[in-house]
Amino acid sequence: MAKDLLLEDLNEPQREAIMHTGSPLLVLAGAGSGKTRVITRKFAYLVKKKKLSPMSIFTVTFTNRAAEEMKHRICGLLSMDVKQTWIGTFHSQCNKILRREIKHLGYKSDFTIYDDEDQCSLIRHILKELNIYEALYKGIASRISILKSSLITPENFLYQGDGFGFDEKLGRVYMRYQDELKRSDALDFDDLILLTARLFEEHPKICAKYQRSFDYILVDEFQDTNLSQYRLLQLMAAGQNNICVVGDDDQSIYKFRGAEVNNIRNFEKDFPGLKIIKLEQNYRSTQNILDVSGRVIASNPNRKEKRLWTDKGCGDKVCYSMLGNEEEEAKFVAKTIKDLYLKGLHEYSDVAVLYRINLQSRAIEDGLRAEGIPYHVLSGVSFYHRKEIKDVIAYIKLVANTDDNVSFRRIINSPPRGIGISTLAKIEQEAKKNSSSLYNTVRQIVKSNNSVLSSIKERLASFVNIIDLLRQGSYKNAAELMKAVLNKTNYLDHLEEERAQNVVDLISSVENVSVHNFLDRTALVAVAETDNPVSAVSLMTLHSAKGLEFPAVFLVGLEEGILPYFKALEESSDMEEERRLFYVGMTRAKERLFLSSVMRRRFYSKVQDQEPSRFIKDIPRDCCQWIEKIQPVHHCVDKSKIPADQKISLFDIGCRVKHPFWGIGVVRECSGIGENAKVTVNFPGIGVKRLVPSIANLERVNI
DNA sequence: AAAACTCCTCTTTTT
DNA sequence: GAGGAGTTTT
Repeated sequence: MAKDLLLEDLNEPQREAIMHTGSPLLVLAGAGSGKTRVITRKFAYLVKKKKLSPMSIFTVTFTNRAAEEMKHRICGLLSMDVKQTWIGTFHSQCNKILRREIKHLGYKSDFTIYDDEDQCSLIRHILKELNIYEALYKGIASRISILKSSLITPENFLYQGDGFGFDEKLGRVYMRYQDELKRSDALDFDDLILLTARLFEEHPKICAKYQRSFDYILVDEFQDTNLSQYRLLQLMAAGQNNICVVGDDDQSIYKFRGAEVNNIRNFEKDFPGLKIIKLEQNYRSTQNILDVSGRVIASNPNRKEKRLWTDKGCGDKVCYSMLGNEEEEAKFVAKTIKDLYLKGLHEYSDVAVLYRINLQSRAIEDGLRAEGIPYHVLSGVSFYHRKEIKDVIAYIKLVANTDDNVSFRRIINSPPRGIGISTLAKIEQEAKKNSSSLYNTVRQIVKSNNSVLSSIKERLASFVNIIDLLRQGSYKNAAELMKAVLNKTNYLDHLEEERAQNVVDLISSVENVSVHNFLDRTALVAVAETDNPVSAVSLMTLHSAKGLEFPAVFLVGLEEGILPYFKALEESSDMEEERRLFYVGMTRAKERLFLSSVMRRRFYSKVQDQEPSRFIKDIPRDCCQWIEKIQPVHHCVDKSKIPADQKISLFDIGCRVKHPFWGIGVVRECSGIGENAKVTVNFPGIGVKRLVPSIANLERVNI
């Protein structure tokens, strides 16, 4: 009976996808078509029916969130402990392999992992040294990252490049960058994938070992894979070809960081005997939402066509509104959300407001705040990226690996100990001369009798002393090491209270984590947003909305220049991605979808006239409620115009009241005062009632 | 080492 | 128009 449960509540293509084995499989899973369900059930099916060991199924996802969900669901299906399984992100899986095998590539197995910020600071350092305009570091970092994820080595790049101008400089920086990483025994995120692929390529025996130990490979969000990830999958799957990838080319929105949609097309060529299954039944949205989004995405060329359908019915029409400017748009969004809430149609947590760029959240936040609507913004600086947290982590990293020059530079004068740029420059110079790490160089300087001022020598000695002492200790967990760091450095003394509290929080969160696990985790796992308050509207970019769903979705700023973003206007492949972004946004909605654009918007410092997004033209009008307001409409009640007797009435129009019998309703009208006061209340599902508050036991419900 | 000043940039982002 | 970073000033 358990085996039947595995295949229950599935439609035909889903069942087929789960049961297909024996040749490579590509599952084209439309938005909301139950792809996670397919992957998790397939995992369980392989274990229960095909008798594969859970440890022999290599399952890769793109984000930690997805990996955790898979583990959780598979754990439930198989009622087993998933700790030992190979379910994880590309990066964490590769990390796991490399910690065991990287010695074959000439790295130490306790290599350090550099995150973006470390990567950037290393690149800046190199630019400074090579006398290249430093402000370019961000662009250069992303170019290098894309080169790496496309399997182009510095040598290759220098060889194939034109050898002039910017490319030549980029090539030199890239070369130096890889060199410095190696010297620091550090890998960046791209290296984790790249070096695993190289390991398998250069060491066929090791490759064969892993091929043998994995009976099946499952890949989630396949449209987001880059070339190096694709290569890795090819290497791992070679021979057995027991691989199943799940993805949706229409939801590929990460080209800018190297994702290669063509992997879906090439898959057919590279994996002969490929079986393709389309999942087209949508379990998320109403037909109107599917019709609108489906028509918009249909205009993209070269897509694997899917026709999403649902048995949910039409639902509400999609609403498109044109507002005067971004304040009005925000006000419209806030009023509409309030209305949905007051009518009891949605909780605040049902609602998401999505936008193209983070900048847009400002106006929306102001609008929601004015209306007293609780919200949270998903974005930006995660806990681990705060300066004080990264400083403490840098100490731990340096203690774990004294070759880590990036961490050294970060903390050599933090907290301030009078070691300035000129001293650091001397150290850098000396280190280069001896091709030694910065830390070891300092250690030499302290010991030797060279021409360094004794006062400076003292300061350096105290730093060396701290690190060496920390290295000698043994620590049960990361928290102990951190406490020792704070103890020896007095780091907290220089911090404002809030920042100090952050550090204290960090320490208490790692009391049961070993130092090694902690370092892996901080690098590879962005911590989940801590505050997810009671019931609040979610604000986020279209990119971060991918993979989520909400009963009601607002998509704002649908204008030329915003969506599509003005930088994507030239390249047709960029424009296609903007369209997919719009598509991803719309398909997050389950029941209600509100689109809006404005006629004038202030963008950076200037105010611009805006055109509605070209994507709006593709929307079928019959699924849509079209509101083009030329005149700004004042929804809000101007308090000064309300007659005096209404002003003092018990209830404001729109406020929520609770009736002992009919439940919660929305106040439509108020009249009279005191004993004569009357209110008209709409109770959803019951109807409009006229009540006398002094008799009816009405209770005001605060929002 | 903090404060004041100028300059620059200004998608999207997970690992 | 604002926030970040680097530089100069105190």
